[in-house]
Amino acid sequence: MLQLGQLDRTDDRPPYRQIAALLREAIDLGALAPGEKLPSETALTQHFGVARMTVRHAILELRGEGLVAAEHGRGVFVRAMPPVRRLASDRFARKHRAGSDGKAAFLVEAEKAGYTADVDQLRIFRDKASEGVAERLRLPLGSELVVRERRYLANGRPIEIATSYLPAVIAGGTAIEEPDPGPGGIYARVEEVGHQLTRFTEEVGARMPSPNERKTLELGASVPVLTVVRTAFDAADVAVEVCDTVKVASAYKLEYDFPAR
Amino acid sequence: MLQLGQLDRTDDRPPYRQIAALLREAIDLGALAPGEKLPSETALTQHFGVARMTVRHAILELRGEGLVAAEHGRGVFVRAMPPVRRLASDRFARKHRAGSDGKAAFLVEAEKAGYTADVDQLRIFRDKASEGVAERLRLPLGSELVVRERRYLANGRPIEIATSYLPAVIAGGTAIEEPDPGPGGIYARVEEVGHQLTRFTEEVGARMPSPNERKTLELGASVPVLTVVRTAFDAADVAVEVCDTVKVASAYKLEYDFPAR
DNA sequence: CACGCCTAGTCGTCCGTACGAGGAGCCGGT
DNA sequence: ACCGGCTCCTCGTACGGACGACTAGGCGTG
Repeated sequence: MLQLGQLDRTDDRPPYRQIAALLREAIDLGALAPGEKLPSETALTQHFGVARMTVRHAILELRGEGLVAAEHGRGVFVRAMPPVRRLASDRFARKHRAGSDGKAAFLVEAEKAGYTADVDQLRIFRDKASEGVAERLRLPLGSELVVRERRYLANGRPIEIATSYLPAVIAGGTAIEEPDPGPGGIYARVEEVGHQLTRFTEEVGARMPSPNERKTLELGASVPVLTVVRTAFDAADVAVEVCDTVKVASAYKLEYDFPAR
Repeated sequence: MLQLGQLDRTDDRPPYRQIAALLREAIDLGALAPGEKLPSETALTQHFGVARMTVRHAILELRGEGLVAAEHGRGVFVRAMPPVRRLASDRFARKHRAGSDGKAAFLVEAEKAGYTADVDQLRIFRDKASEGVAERLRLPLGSELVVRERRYLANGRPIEIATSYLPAVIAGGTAIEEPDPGPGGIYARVEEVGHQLTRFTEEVGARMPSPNERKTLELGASVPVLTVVRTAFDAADVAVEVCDTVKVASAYKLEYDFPAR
């Protein structure tokens, strides 16, 4: 049974922060393991001799930090931290596509780093180009696009949402419109139809997630996301794909290497 | 005077979310301009006919999104968004150092983009290399370093903290140890002592700021920061500088360009 | 044995109240 | 004119009570 300390009335921190600190400590020290259930709000209320709202306030703070997640009707549970993925800027090098037996790059990388990887919530559909996408693909507003949405998971926890936009004139009718795009992924298919990829640009930002993203990525209240918008160019410097990704910030480190010129 | 809608009791969203949505809308539409004060909690309580805790809950949500900031004893204010700086990966190209009349790159860029820029809280001192820095500079732990800390401001608002670490054997005794490193900045000085810069690596991440960073960057409760750790290499592939920066996420977009190989 | 119902436990939301602490402005004393 | 205190308004924190919604597990019925 978990042993927690008591409030210190001489401490100048308000009780709810002290309670949050005690729980945080228990989590950091492993007294509360990932996946484990915290004492119920009622139990904490009695233990500390405070009102339920005070306990809730403390738990709200931990939820905000992404340390715990509440499940309605079940309890509050310690969240497992996803492993950190380091994304080097050569991750789309052709060599990585070659030897991977047709497995998606994400799965290969997971295997090496020792975590299980999954892709789900795959949606493929046609849509008209919005302003941002049209501009990056250098297409007229409203051009026909093939859109691939998917969610990536590591150790069963969602860590990234990705949406790819490709001009329908390039991707239409290819395996890119199939749930399984085949060996080497969609970039291999793009190259097969005559667009050899030569360079990428990425725009990186960070912000708080929208309520929708928060839900899809199963995020706490104040866990930020990294946004990466990648544009792929072929040998003729034609933009062939825009990939908009929203990543759980705590699960990623991006690495770039560039010359001083 | 601000006109807000009323609650819709048939709406299945809870009242506090509806109130948050109404306020968010007012901010998005500009009915509540940046810097402007929201109606007080008491006023909102009366307007919507709910308890104060319900209004507070709504405002807490907006604070979580970084849209507003509460100031104890004054009120709740719409946060002003600092101008967005786009940092391209060629921003350290030598050409940018050449024509700038000795002005720091940051100031030149600000002039072009139409905002005022300042640098303050400059601190220069010697220190021993910590683990992370020593590893990146490929030096023994505890090696002597020249450290330059500074804070960048745009339109008077702090947007970035930067700390540069250079081996004392390279930077010691040069203008790098002076408050004003001279035309072209510290990279020009590094090249003058025989280390021509050839490439950089950057590691990008995002997280919530520490209380200290929150204070220095004058951030609200839940505004994330971008962390960029840049390492500069010379022609002999010797690491000559590590620059650790913490940037207000909403003020930055990082741009990278890399080949597919 | 399978299924649905019921109940206890849990979190989500909301009410009303109370006091403390920080900020700003009025206002009188000096 | 200056300064200090007072008061009012603001947000921060806390109390206790109430009901709703969701989950899980026991229990009875078919």
